[in-house]
Amino acid sequence: MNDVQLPARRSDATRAGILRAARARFAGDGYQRATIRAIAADAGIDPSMVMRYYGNKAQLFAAAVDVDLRLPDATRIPPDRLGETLVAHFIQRWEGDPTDDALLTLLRSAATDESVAARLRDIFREQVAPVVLAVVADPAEAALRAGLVATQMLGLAMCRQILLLPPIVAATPALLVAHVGATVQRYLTGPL
Amino acid sequence: MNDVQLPARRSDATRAGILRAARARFAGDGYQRATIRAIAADAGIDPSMVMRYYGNKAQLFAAAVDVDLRLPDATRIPPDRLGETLVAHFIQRWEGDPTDDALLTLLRSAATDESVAARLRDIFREQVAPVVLAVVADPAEAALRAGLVATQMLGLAMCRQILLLPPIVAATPALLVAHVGATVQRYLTGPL
DNA sequence: GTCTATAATTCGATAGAC
DNA sequence: GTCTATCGAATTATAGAC
Repeated sequence: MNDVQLPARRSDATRAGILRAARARFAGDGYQRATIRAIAADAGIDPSMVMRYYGNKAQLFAAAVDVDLRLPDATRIPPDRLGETLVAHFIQRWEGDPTDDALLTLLRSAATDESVAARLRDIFREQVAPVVLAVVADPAEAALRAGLVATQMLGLAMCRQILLLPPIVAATPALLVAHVGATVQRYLTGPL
Repeated sequence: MNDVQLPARRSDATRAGILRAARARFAGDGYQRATIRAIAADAGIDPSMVMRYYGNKAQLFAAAVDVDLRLPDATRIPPDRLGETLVAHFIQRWEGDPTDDALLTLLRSAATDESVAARLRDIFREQVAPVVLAVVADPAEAALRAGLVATQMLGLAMCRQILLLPPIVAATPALLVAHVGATVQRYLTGPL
């Protein structure tokens, strides 16, 4: 019995199971259509347990999407390869397990929930903008460049992972990295 | 029964009022959060009237978003100005009255309603792809180019009109036409 | 810790009076 | 043609037994 030192309690397993089910449901159905009942059923427990552990639906969502884009340090990438590197990073990220990528989950729900949209704006400000600021000195200019990059990257995620637009779904990652990467590169280092 | 002979009935005004209210609600709240009750209240009539005129919520939504992008004839635009022309077209379209632009309404609901996403794919296939096919002979190549254009244009719409990303909201239309237009131009006529 | 039971809302849709 | 009244279903959330 090592419950004292490493409290691997049954409650921890339940808690983790709820979170895993919640991530999958929120990713597939969005915030509103995902129900506490369905999440509980997936986790094999009672709906009231979800409330017990996470308080309410909003707090469960917040716990399910703790987003860390894990963006690379831009100063350690050859300046002329920033675009393709970033695009490859994002694609590789969500291509693995789309139901576990918080960015896709947020994107799916942001269109109909203002609080989620606000969260996405925060992530942009705290994680994306700083990376661009590392290679573009002027803050105002960096913000615009980062914003342009966001339009292209979020549009790619929408078309490939959410709208499932046939020609974009069919495209290979390498092809997307080449073409979209060139766009991102220009937004980052091209003329303004 | 006879819509041609008696065009100015009271019912027509009611019907139009419902549709106007529905467009605004669906545009602002998305399909799920927009309620029949709220639409009826906005139109100043009883909720049951909405059902009487449009059958159910899904049919009302379908009637509210009959999308005609009214894209220009690509063959009548100077080939090297296709990008900026298309971007300017879209911005001007939704900048006027965002609550009346069906494309934005569809985009807001597509992330959480598969039927709406399917509708958006149809619009892409029927209205966007043909325009590109007019300037790119090969069908497969045209589909890919059109898809890339879609990633950029829908991403721009998302960031500027739905997510309200600060640097993109603050950007002038002219600036967006210049930078995003250059991207679209490359997707249409650049090397593959 | 886990579940039963249920409260309190909200929504789409229907029936029928006038 | 318009409205009143209401049904039936689904949801979040709570109270409390075991």
